[in-house]
Amino acid sequence: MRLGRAGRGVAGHSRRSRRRPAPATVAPVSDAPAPPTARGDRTRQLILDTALRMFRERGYAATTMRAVAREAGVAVGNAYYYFPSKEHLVQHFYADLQERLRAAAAPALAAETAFAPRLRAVLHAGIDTTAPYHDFAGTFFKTAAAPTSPLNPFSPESAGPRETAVGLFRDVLDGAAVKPDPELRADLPELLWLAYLGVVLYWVHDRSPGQRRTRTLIDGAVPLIDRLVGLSRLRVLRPVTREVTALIRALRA
Amino acid sequence: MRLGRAGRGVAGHSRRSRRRPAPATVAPVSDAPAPPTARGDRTRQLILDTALRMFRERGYAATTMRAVAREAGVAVGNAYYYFPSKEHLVQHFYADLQERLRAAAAPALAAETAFAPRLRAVLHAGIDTTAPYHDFAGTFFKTAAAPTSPLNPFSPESAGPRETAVGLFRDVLDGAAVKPDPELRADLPELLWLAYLGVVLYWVHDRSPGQRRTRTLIDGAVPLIDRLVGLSRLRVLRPVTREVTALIRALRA
DNA sequence: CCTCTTTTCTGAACGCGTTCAACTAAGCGT
DNA sequence: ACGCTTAGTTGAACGCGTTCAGAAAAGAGG
Repeated sequence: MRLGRAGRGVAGHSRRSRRRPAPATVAPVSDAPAPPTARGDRTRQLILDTALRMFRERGYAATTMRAVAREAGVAVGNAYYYFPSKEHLVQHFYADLQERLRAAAAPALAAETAFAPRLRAVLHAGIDTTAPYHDFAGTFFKTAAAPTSPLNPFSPESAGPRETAVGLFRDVLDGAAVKPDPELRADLPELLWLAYLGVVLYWVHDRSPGQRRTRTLIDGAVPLIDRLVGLSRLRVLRPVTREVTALIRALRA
Repeated sequence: MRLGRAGRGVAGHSRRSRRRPAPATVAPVSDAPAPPTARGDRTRQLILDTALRMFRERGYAATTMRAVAREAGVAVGNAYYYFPSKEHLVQHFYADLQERLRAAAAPALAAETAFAPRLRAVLHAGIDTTAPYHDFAGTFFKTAAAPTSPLNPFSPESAGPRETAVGLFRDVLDGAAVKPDPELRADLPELLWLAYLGVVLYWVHDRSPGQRRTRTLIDGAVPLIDRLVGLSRLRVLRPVTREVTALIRALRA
């Protein structure tokens, strides 16, 4: 019989202290070609690869921690030795996707010079890349929305992917011949990323075949954003623009 | 030993067929004052009241279905006879809150006639009413974000509360001396409700003491919205306004 | 070779939301 | 009274994510 402190099941938030150190990118000094990676690194990678493959093939719900462990040939506790939670495993899946989004958007960004087509290409690339995982996204979106989740786009753990994404929209602007209000200019990449989150929000709930409605949203919203950005220099809109920039600066954590 | 089809645990989406009919609001014809409610109705109410009280007192996570059943003096299966899932129980909590929001906003709506203060009062009332449940909201927000959840604000099950909320913003406009673009006017209540969802989204993630930042957001965003609504009739903005209304009409499911 | 520490790994146990076969209580026609 | 149908109720069982005491493997020092 178990006598220690009772487990907390699904509600657990605290993280345990007995934890493997952050994965070293390089091996310690050693000239023998022998094991290219330490044992732990190999196990960690095995578990991660197995999980990502299963996420792709079976979706979120069917990829249980037990199934991942069984498929990888380890005990379930071993998976938790390397990854604090299932969500952390999903985070790697998410990072993978973002990498592919960047790659998918690259050709269009190299070819186009106007703002609207550049923005449109990136947004459509986002949908193209994630389309195969629409159902997956629906299930996992809920955990990403929780304020305490590491998957939350605003969380510290997501800082890396977030800055990658914001950087993508910075590229969209940098390569474009567009002249927004200079005060707005600095915050615009982040605002475009927020708009992108809005598109994702709509996409996740979009049940139309092939998520056609989301394409409609993008094609309708891009010219609007384009026009608003151009209009931001207009005298009547100046105070509005100024208020917007002042507000988002006050709200940034 | 159990031999039937294995349970599906937390991933369950299908709803069973053996289900109690929708609760009749009135009792069948009967002149005896006898039992004011049928046995089933009393049990249902007992479970619901117990659950709502526990949500208030202990929060979402600590209010387990077993605990609710124990506190109400019934078996856990009995709770599931009346409510398909824990989320459906939460939905009643949510409806309760919305009722209180409406009541909290009423005095200000009766006193004010200008658009901005009316909108501001409703948004602040929303924060005031839900403030005691900020932690609760954080935990339960994640399930509300799932596209398949009945708690999702866009779901058919939420149609009632949603229309109540949109109606509140219709009141805000109806009683105000404001003249937006007539094409925009019809969609404006829904747009204001969307803005309110944005405020809630920010509020849920707002960790500042007393959620002061959310107050800042409201006080900053309301004059902006006010100005934009007033500006929507401006000639330069007409095409933009028209595009906005056309787009949101195309996107409505 | 033997000890001692650190890293890696194991699997039973926990509490959760949910399901379901079986039981009891109530209503109803005869 | 009696069977018969329906409404209401029970609680053990399921699979899930997660935890943890301890076993096994790998190094380190002699």
